[in-house]
Amino acid sequence: MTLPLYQVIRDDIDRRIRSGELRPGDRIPFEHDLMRQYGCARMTVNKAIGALVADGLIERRKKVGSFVRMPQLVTPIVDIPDIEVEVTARGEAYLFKLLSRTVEEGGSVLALTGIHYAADRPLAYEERRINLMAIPEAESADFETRSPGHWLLVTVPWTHVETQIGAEPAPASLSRRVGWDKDTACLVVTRQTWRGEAWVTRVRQAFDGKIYRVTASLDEAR
Amino acid sequence: MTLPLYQVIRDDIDRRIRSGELRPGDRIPFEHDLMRQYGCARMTVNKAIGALVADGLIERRKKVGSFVRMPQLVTPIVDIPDIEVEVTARGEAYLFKLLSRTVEEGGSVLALTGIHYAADRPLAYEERRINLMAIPEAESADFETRSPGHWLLVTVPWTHVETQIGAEPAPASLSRRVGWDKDTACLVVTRQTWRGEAWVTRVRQAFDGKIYRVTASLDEAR
DNA sequence: CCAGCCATTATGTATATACATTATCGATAT
DNA sequence: ATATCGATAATGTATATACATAATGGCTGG
Repeated sequence: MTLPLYQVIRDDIDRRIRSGELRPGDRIPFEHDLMRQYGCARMTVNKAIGALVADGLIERRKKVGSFVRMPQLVTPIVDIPDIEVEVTARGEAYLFKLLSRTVEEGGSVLALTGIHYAADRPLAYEERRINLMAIPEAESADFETRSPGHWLLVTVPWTHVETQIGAEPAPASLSRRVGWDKDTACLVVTRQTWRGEAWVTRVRQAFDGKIYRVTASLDEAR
Repeated sequence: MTLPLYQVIRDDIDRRIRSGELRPGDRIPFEHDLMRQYGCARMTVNKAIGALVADGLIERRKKVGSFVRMPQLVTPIVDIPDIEVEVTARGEAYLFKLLSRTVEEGGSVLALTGIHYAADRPLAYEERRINLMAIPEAESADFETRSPGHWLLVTVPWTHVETQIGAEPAPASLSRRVGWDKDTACLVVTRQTWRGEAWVTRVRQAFDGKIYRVTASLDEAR
């Protein structure tokens, strides 16, 4: 399984950057040099460096050369997959229980509340609103035991998401309802998604801070 | 400012995907067709589609064609910039107060604790460890009033980061020390960074959940 | 001495071409 | 009928080439 040459070149330079041999601001060899070094055409070198530029590792300036970019401010990529997917991936039984379902604002908004369970323990309380103007078929969907988030994810492609993550003490009413300790801290994830100009859904999920956390893993650049 | 042709093609297809005209799983026109449609060489079309593949919007299969990818599971990009940068960007006065500084494990680890202030209010309590084997110059750095996170960010390029975000009730000792309410929920960010094989720093920051949250904004793909 | 111009150089885009790779589909032989 | 094989069609990689663009640095004329 021999890698294509442009990949080899790309990876070589990538490695030299990550190892610290090439530091931010350093010039990488001219395309002409690389071309002779690897005994290939300039287009091949060009493609390799183009990939590094797309990955944010390198910056090019005409006539001047190509340089290792300064590292960005810390910008991890946080995976917040669908709760159902995440729970089942962990090998636990997933369950969603719908608490309430009302149609608001003259039939244009579907409002839902429910609880996500993992292995029979309440994991999160969810309040969701769905824009029926944009997603009319949501009105007839069955959310009794399937989470609306999962249904939306596989049904409606989104184009923009905004997320907030905060921490709040669990209100007493919620703690009582789901059987959490009195002084539980909730990880509160609020998310709104759009499809083009129209908002699709807005959701607020309060997780039990003791059993849920958001994780991220990132290799340089972005 | 006329865009290069491959960019135009790339953007056209991008737009057709985001508008919903081309939905996940749909085939996009064959390179041969696009080539005639735009009156250009196949390499140009190929480069345009290659860019879409790099952006995760399209998947190619030999002999079969190119298809719009299924939308990824929700994977927002969360900006967690340096606290100092974030606070000053908000136009507030930033201050770091070092609480303790010890050298541990036979001189190989520098352990620090301190508090970040925004506009004279305590924003976060920080516990940090720095690997002196990897970053010996940290031993002589002055962290009395500059946050070690900021110093590291501008001094030491990293290649890998892992972050966890959780929620915990503030321990009474901490609440007393920084003057938070008894039942404050903390947003706890734990982060470890590497430079190649060596770990650089490990930090645990407990933010006041009432005044700090992590936000994310993302356009499709990734 | 300095401003302005020009040659140089490195990247940026585009083309035409070639051959490799791989999945599909139909034809052929068993 | 079915397994095999080969033609075909689509993408994947690589080349040589050409001209465009932009910044640099040196040359030249005032």
